[in-house]
Amino acid sequence: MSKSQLTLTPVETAACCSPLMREPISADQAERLAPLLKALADPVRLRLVSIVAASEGGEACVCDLNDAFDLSQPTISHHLKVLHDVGLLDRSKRGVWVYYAVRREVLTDVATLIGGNA
Amino acid sequence: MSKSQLTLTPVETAACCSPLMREPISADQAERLAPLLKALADPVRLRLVSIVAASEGGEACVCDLNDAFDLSQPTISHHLKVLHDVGLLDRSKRGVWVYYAVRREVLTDVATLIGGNA
DNA sequence: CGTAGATATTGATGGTTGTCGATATTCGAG
DNA sequence: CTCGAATATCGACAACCATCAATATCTACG
Repeated sequence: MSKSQLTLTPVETAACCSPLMREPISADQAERLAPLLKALADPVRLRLVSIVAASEGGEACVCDLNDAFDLSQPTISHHLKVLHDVGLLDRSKRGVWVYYAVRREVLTDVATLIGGNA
Repeated sequence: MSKSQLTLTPVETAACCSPLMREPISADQAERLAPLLKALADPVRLRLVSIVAASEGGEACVCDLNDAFDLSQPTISHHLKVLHDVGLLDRSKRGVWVYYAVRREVLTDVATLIGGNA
């Protein structure tokens, strides 16, 4: 099951609609979900997540990510930090290189909360 | 099917994972998806969407929404406009009152793109 | 018509964010 | 140990955003 902190109860995941559509979410839940959406709500970060998720082995080296964009290296590093800080990306250093991997459960939890399986 | 502009192809919707996780999304697709996520990436707007979606008849009067928050009326009006401009909320005026309704297809499309049915 | 209530718009303000160049850090190679 | 390459951090700046008070707009009702 999910390891994220969005607290999907069994009742919620089994219901017909997403929690968000079934009953008003609490202010607390909104405060917890919003930062994740904020982290995703940027074209560059969306593509970063997508590139990493679609990579062989589910992870990608920062060196490759830098080449995929027409942005400075610090900017990419910044976006990766935002995604990492919010728990969407795992980070692992191997030698001089850093690899990021998408935490799929977090992503699917967000999706389920927003409009899941409806 | 969906009437939103996110262009989910049949291939994508039928696949095992969300498009975002299966292959790198295009810059164009990212630019189209990001504004929707941005609109949702605010605690107040998340609750607004949730309250409206969970209301009887799938719509809610602005007068009720104002009471649900500890914010000024213009602020609520602003958030509703953001959600409406991005196509997440439908707006219908009936007499002096204005009712907003959630466009569920848009919401579920976003969810499917992000991490749908995985 | 004119007034009252519901909603939207405007203008201002403090806070946040995306981006960059410069610099720091970290690590393997020699 | 030193050098070079990979990544992160810092400081700055312009653009954007959430919020409010004040005001405008719209509509039903006398």
